[in-house]
Amino acid sequence: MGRSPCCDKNGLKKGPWTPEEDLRLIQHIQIHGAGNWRTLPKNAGLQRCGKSCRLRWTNYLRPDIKRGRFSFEEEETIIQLHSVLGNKWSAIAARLPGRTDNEIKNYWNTHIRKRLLRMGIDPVTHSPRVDLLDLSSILNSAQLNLSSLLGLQTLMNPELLKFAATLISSSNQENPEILLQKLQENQSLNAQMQNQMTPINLQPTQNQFQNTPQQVPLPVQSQATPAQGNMGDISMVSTNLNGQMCQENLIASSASLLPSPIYSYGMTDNTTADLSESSAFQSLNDSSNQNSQNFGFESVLSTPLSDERESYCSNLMKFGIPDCLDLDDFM
DNA sequence: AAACAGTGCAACCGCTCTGAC
DNA sequence: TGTCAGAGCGGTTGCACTGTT
Repeated sequence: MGRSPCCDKNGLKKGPWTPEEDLRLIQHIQIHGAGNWRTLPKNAGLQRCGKSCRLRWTNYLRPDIKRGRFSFEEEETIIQLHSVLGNKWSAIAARLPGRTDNEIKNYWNTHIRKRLLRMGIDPVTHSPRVDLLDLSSILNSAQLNLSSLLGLQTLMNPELLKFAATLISSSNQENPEILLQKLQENQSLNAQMQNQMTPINLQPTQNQFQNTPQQVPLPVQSQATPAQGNMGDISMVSTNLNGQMCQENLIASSASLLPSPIYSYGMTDNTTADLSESSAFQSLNDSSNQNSQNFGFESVLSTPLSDERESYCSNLMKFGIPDCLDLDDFM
């Protein structure tokens, strides 16, 4: 508190580290171990302050550091953890092996944060920014269908919506650790739900998610999302054809109305392309064609491949209004 | 081809917090 | 209880790279 910084002395070097400095630091730590940073520079023959040495070691030279681009799974994990932990970069980094808090922070500020803002999502609360939504375009694009709306209403589970609302509010107020615990508790439940999801089976086959080694293309944290649990609930209540249509729309709509865990759907554009061609979704598309214009997963998922992650996220976050939703009734 | 603007990232700064002594 | 070192965080800077004009 009020302590002068360790590196305000003159004569200490700043700026980028040279390979020679890196080598000296690495060799010294290999022999003496990390720690005692105040005396380390002198002992290692470095014209650096201890803090600079510590940062250089922890953020760059540590042997377990993973360099290079963040993978899709890593980015997804960061978003989810940030929604729970906030700007606790070290806590997030602790759950991302090989990544440092500084690296994650930089990546968040330069990539994810901007992307969320472009998508109309508040990067702090992870909630859609309603003030940025273009309601008029949404209303104009919606087609009215009262009978379908009735079908949708039968799908709406009040308890489910209540739970979602609770999560949304609690995510902004509760202790992050408690929320994290809740997410973890939901993990097993969600796995069960995914297995039970019929007839619309959202569980992909191995070759549908070629980018990820897991059958379920989500990192562990991704599965532990209440939103996914909700989607599982929603997807299991429908039985009739019309219901199926509304069901997929509802899933997409629910995704867009829920906070951060919705990112956990884990679909790259590669995967979405495969999904749209899969038999399960094909049947849905066929059925929807019988009734009205195509809406649902195909419209939600089929996007250009310019930026795979952004397009995937932005599509999930689009406030798609199902054809079966009669907006006039809400006006 | 050159100038300029935008972007990404490593590194730093200043501060607070925590735990050991 | 006070001091100190280390850790952590938010914000910022400087530079290299890339895209645009």
